[in-house]
Parts: sequence; C-alpha cells; structure tokens
Amino acid sequence: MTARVTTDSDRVELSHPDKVLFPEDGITKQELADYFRDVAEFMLPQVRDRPMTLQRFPNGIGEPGFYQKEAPSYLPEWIDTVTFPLREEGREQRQILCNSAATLAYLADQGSITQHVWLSRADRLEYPDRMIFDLDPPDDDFSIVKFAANTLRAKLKHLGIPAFPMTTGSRGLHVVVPLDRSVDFDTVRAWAAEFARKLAWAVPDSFTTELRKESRGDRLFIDYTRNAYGQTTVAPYTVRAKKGAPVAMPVSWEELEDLESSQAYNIRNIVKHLRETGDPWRDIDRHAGKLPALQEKK
DNA sequence: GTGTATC
DNA sequence: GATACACAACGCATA
DNA sequence: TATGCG
Ligand SMILES: [Mn+2]
Ligand SMILES: [Mn+2]
Repeated sequence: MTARVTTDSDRVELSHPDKVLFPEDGITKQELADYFRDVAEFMLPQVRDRPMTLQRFPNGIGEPGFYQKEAPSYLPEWIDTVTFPLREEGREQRQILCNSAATLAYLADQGSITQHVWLSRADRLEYPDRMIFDLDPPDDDFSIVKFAANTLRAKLKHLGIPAFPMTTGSRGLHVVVPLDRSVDFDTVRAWAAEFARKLAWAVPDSFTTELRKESRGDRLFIDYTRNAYGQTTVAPYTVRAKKGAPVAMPVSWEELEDLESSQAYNIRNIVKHLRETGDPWRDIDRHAGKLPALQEKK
C-alpha cells in the first residue's frame, strides 16, 4: 500500500462526461460519476484495501467490455495499489485499491461500470475476511433465490454464524459471512463447499453445487468457488452492465422478503432508499468470527 | 481510454 | 495533428 | 493437460 491522498472527487476531470454508457437509458459517464459520489460513504468501507478488478465499457454497454486486473502504467500516483504474487510461480501483479471517492470518480472516467473485489484485504491477502455463498438461479425467478437464502441463513444461524444478504443486480444474491481472518482461503472454501453440499443434499430438487452447467438442470447453483485467492465477487454498490443500470445492493433480511428481483435497485432509485434506511451492512465487520468444525450430518 | 507508431 | 492499432483476467475443479 | 466456469 502506498500513501493515502485526500483528493476531492469533484477535482477528477471526466474526459467525455456526456458520453452515453447505457444507450437504452441514456445514462452518461457524468451520471455514473455522480452515482459514485453519492454512494461513496457506503461503498468505500466495503471495498477499502481489497484488490479491485475493473470491468470496463469505454464505449458503453452496447459494445464489448473487458476485465482489467493489472493496474495500468498510466494510473495516477495518488491512487493506492498493492503488489502481490500470483499463484503461478514467479509472477506478480499490481492491482488498484479503491480507497477514496476520487478513485471512484477516476474509475467512472475509465468507463469502469462494474467493479469486482477480493474477499481479503491488502495487509493479509491469504486470509479472507469474507466468506461468500453466491446463489445463482437457473432463470429469472427470484423466489427460489429467497428460499435458498433464508434456508442458508437459518442453517448458519444454528451454528451461531451471522450472515448478510446482497442482491447482485443481475439474477442472484450473495450471502456474506464476515470472518476474523484466522484461516486461509483453502480452509474457508473447504468449509463452504461442505456446507453448501449439505444444503444441496437436503433439497436436491431445488439446489445443486455442480460446477458444470450441464449437470445443474433447472436447479439453483450454490457457488462456493468464489472463496479463493485472487478470485473476486461483485463489489457492494457496483453497477451492472445491464439495461436499467441495476446495482449490487446490501439489504437487511427483513427487506429481502419484499424484493421481487435482484435488480430491484438501480442507479436512479438507490440513493433515495439509502437515505431512508441507512446502510444495512454498517456493522458487518463487528460480527466477524470463526468457522466452527462441521458435524457429520445436518 | 490511453500510449505508441506512422505519415 | 490526425489516424490506426494494440491492449486491458485468473484460480480451481473436473474431464 | 485442456476446458468450463464465474
Ligand atoms: Mn452470482
Ligand atoms: Mn456465481
């Protein structure tokens, strides 16, 4: 990590502020930057010090985009980065740490609509402070997602493990467990895999942990494989490259009951909602804990 | 979107 | 100066 | 070792 600079996000100039990034909605780069400014106080605590992958659409979502992991050589020096080894022997990589509102403004200027972040933080990259169950439904029906999430929550609760839901802005939901960084990725993933398989065995007609799409049939995929070094999940409050500019939205369990879609929140309705309800994940890190040993059945 | 090569 | 072009992911499970 | 997958 490098030194932190407090730069006003308004000071970051946008190269083509009127460029339309969402053709069907007429949403411009300026609007994306304004959105980042408005959610920064909620988003920054969730992405701070996590290596960030950019999904960029410099010519809007009607044109193909690309992922960018490596920090570009032209990155301004006031943006934090972290350099770390890749799993491939001898290779390393430098990635962006989005630690300021100004950085968010810069990302908007780069045409980065969607950001993906690690489940660990720069000072201890091998030890995740998040465990994710990524619920991927077979179609646009959100009711099975809520069913899976509530079931998962109940089973975690039996073990005394708190969990926090987030719509992904696409079709699914993330169920997130804060961890105390006492174990590495392989340990967390093994735990998540076993837990997910037990859930799938309990409701085999509705849930699956099969990695190959072909084997999933019409079932909801409980994806535990995000829990790995160098892997990412969609950042809280990030915007999806889809019509309507839906966003990944942390919600309370109570609120989840009323949602009918993973795309319930978007760039144009989220700010009003946040002002009314506040940040449902405000206390997430205070709930960080350890994973207990799993019992034989369940 | 940006850096570099080329006329 | 205008324009063309290249470039911008990785870890892991499974077959 | 080469995909499939996210
Ligand atoms: Mn998903
Ligand atoms: Mn997934």
